[in-house]
Amino acid sequence: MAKLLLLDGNSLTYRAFFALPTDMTTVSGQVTNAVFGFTSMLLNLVKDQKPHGVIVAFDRPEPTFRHEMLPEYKAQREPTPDLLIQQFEIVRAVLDTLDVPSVDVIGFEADDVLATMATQVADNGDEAIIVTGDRDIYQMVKDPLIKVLYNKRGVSDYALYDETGIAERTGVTPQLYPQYAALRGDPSDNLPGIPGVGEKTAAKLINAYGGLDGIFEHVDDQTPKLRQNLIEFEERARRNVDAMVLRTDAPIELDVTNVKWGTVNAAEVRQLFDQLEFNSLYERLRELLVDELPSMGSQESVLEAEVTTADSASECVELLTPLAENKQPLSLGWLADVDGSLLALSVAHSPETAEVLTMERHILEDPDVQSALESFVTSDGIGFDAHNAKELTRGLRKLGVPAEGLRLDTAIAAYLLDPTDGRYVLDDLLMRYCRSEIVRNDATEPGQLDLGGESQDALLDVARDALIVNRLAPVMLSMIEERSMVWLYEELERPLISVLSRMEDAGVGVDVAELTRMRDYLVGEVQRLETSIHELAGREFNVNSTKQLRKVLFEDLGLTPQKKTKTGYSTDAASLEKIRDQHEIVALLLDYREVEKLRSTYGQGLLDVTDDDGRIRATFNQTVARTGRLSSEDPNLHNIPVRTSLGREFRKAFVPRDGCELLVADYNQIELRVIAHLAEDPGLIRAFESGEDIHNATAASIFGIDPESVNVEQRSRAKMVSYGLAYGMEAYGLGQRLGIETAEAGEILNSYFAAFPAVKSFMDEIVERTKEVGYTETIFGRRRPIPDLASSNFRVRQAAERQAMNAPIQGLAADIFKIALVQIDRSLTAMKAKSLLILQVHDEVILEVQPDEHEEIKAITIEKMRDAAELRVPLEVNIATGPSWAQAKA
DNA sequence: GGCTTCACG
DNA sequence: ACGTACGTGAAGCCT
Repeated sequence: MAKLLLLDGNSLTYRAFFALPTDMTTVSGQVTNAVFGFTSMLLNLVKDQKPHGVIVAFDRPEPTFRHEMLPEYKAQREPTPDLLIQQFEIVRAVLDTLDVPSVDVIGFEADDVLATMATQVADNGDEAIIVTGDRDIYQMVKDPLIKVLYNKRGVSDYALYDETGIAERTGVTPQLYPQYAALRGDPSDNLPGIPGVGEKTAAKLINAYGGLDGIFEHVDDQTPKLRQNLIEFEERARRNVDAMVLRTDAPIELDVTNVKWGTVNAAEVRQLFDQLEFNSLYERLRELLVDELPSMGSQESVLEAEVTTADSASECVELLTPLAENKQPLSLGWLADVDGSLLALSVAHSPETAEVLTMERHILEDPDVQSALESFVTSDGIGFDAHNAKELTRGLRKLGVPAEGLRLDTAIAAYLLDPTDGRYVLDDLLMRYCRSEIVRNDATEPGQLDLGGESQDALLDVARDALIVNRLAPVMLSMIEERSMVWLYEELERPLISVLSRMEDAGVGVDVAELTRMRDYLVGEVQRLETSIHELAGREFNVNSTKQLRKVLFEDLGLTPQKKTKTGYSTDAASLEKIRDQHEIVALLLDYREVEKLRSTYGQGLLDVTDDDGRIRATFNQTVARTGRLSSEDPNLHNIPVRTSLGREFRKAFVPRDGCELLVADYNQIELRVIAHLAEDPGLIRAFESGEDIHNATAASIFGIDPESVNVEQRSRAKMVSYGLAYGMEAYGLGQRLGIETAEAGEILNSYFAAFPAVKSFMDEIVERTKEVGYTETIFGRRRPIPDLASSNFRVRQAAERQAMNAPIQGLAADIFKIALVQIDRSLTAMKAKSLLILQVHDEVILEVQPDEHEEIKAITIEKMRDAAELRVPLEVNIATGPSWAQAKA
């Protein structure tokens, strides 16, 4: 007896789509989660069931069919997401190459086709196993040769039902299932049943009276309420049965008795799986079809012995000089010490050939080596490509080699192509963008090398990096071009690399004595507060432990918990603030938290990372923030305190070098201005053009009063609304932050949108547009994929919608600021200024200026920031100078 | 390494 | 009924 697997293509693909994340994409950007999930299910099923044949059925509804009979049928269903629709075609392509027939019939849904085929299989005396996530199919199990593998959820959770299984699962026999479902309704089909009748009642009625006819003959036996509902909705139930009973007369052309699994065209399979980047699935398929498919093996190549090393100055020169004649940008790999000094450079000039230059002192200092390098890496050189060029640039600068001739930084390119990835490792990029890998051949002898303990393996890796960069470069460059990101890369991100590298080198000065004094003061305060807290608690405990604190507050002292976290009641500042009056200890805790934060993160933290020359050198990351912003680490100079007076003290410790002063410039309300520009809201634009206080003007519009009569409260509320807006805030969140009722907050939001209607429609449209294309885009072409917009999880989807609203705003503000930074740097270079850019904090830039350059630089900074972009509203810049960061912020 | 908290724009 | 503002990084606790 043969065994056939009959799959519901629609149902399973649908399930796969919602079970797997939509950030599963190929290099080309095609989302493949549903295809992957479906294919994975198919392979699992074949492996487990070992069928003789597999057939997949798909819907092919005729617009005028059931919908006319039953207008409400499936009418209210969420529209199928575009990202899923695209994938049906690919699922069919996969089935084609696997030689699995796909069947659809005009005017029939997949379950009708399945029912028809299952009947034919059973009539032929064979076994049919129907796989679906649609319960309608239960009725087919009335035939002992037909079974249902019901996909409960996800891609791997199945239940196999035979006739008894269905009875156990539903309480009725398969024959009676349509009538049972007609009573109960089917939420997944949007098919309402009889009100008040759920699974239990439906099964009870069906079994008691043998079907609808019996039930409606005996309505008088029921409770009054049920009787009433049965009478009122009898017609609906009877219509439901018509919709539920599957047809077994679909005109199917395929001969179901003659379908065989397991013959494939190996080349086609390999090509398609390769294109879809289904490496693991290919391997799983190969296990099932050992004789049919060759190993995918790989386009892996072995790192050949062509890796030669140059460990003398003359060898380095000999190696580099002829390469300069090719006039081809050089692909560089590099290895640096922990302190950033270069230990080895590798150069690749073809996808297969690389050489390693070791960087011993005498080589580095050799003028011939330097000039040979300079013919590539300087601004008028031939050019070079590298991964993480900021660090390489700093290493070369340490050698006295100005490396301004960068063409492609593969890390930055990868970030622009997909800023949500977050992992930009060369091997991964090679796999992702070139579908290949370079493995190290252990037999390869890199030559006799001894480099201060650097292993030969490490040197081989440096050579490998250069090769990978060489292979990635053409692919990534063309993708940047394809996506119209050439300007963004060449005029914005690439020049920024060098700017940041010099800012990192420069560092920012700190007054170590002042910082130490503050740290010591804070240590004392922390101890004082800790002692008082212990006294009030009646025992000693670790105040820094939320777990222990929770116990003290909510168990020992019996204070009122405000909200929960994953692990218990929250003790965050907002919660403590609400119970401040309940116990003396609460105020002390709030003070303790503030002081301890300042002590650990800023007092001790900043001292720990201050270099011997009294400067702090952070790392500015250009490939981390998904919106296009920069980030700062070791230390984070983006969150130096400013909001409390005690915290603000730290800014006094940020000082210029002797004889200089700090110049601080920041954008005034850049995100709000960006909103005004993007939304083209006339009211908001007018408010900015008028030049008056924007929060005051906004408050006047929201509350419908004169700008002169706006009070402090109204202004601060308007400010909160304006900022919340950029984050997709809702009434609840606004209420929380303003300390008012959600309803009242809702009214304020409504007034805002009434006053600035274009802002509302902009927010709505951006979400819609993002849903269609799958990513947001700034006017400079920076993209951010938001795959979660297609999530079936309400909460996840809502969060994604807020991201979609925020990303274009934060992203454009970031673009504008980066442009300004690059422009300011260009002007400094052009005037050969001795003053330096040293810090940036999202919308603020800090320079260390020489007194004689002061005026010119001030003018340049204002001009470049103001003119960085031309928006529908003016860009305003605040600027000030002083002997410390604190004093330059007047 | 996850969780909580909190610093900034 | 649920959960509730975007984007970061660091410290400290705890498993």
